[in-house]
Amino acid sequence: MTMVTIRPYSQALDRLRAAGLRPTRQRLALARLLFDGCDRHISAEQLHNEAVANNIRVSLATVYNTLHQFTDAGLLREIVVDAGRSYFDTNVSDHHHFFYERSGKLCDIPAEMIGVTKVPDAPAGLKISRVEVIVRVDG
Amino acid sequence: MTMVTIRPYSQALDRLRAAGLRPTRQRLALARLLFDGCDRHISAEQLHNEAVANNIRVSLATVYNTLHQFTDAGLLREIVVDAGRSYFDTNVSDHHHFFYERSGKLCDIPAEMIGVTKVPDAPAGLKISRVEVIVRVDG
DNA sequence: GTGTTTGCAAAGTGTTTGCAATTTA
DNA sequence: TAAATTGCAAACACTTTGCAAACAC
Repeated sequence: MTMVTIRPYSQALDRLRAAGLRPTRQRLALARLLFDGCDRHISAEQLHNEAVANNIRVSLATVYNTLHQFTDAGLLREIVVDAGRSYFDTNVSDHHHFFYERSGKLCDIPAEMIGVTKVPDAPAGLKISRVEVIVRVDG
Repeated sequence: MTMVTIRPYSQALDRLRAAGLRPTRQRLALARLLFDGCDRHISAEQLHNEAVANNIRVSLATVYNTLHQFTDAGLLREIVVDAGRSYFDTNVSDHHHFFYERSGKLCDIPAEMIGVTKVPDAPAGLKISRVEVIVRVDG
C-alpha cells in the first residue's frame, strides 16, 4: 500500500459496511452528520433540519427509517426521557445521563462516575439488556 | 372510638382534600381506581377503559387532566420508558423499575435493592430532582 | 435486472386545547 | 352565583405506513 487515497465519508462508510447497510447517498450523509464529530443526542426532526441546512436532500421519513436501522445495527442508542420525543445517542458505550427537565437537554455521565450496586436479578431467567440511570435535574 | 362508620371513598377523598383538589365525581372515582388497592403503573387510556368498564362516566380528556393534576400534587409520578406512552405510578416513594421491553410492563424495585453511589453533582448549582434507575429486561 | 431504498402523502398514535355546558362551594 | 371542572371535537406533535419511482449492486 503506497498511496493514500483521499476517502471522504470513510468513517461513515466503514460504519455502514460493518452494519451491513447499503451505503446510499442518504445514509452516508446522515452517518456523517451523526458520527463525524463529537457524540450527540439528537431527535429525528433535529437531524432532518440539519440535513436540510446542509443541502442534503432527504425526507423526514427516511431520517426516521435510518435512525431505526442504525439503532438496530447498534450504531445508535435510543433514549426516551420525555413523553412523545425520542433522542438518539451516538455514544453506544456504557454510560448514563443527566436530563435537564426544563430545557429538555441530555448530557452524558461516564459509566465510571456512577456506581450501581446490587441490581436484582431479572425474574425467571430473563436477561437484563441495560441498566439505565437518568439523573433528572430541575433546570 | 366505638363505632366504625362506613366511609366509602374516604381514602380517595382524603387524598384529594390534602392535595387541595375539589372532590368532583370524576376525580373521586378515578382516585378510587388509582389508590384503592395495590400500587400500579397505568396509562391514561388504561385508566379510562377501566373507568368505563366500571360505569364511571368520564372523558379521556378529563382522565388526562386528572392524571396531570394528581402528578402535580405529588399523588402520582409520571414514568416515561417508551416513546409515545406515559405511565403513571401510584407509588411515589423512592424506588426504581424493571421494564419488560417486549410486553411494555413495569415492575417496582424497592429503593434499598439498588444502590446508586457517587452520583455526580448537578452542574452550576442546579438541583437533582430525581435519580431514576430503569433496568431494561429483554422479555 | 433484481431487490433495496427512497419520498411523498396519508394514516396513525397518544396527548392537548378551546369553549360552551355543567357542577361545586 | 362565581369560579372551577367537564366533555366534546378539533387540533397537535411525533411517528409510521403504503406504494410507485429511483437507486445500488
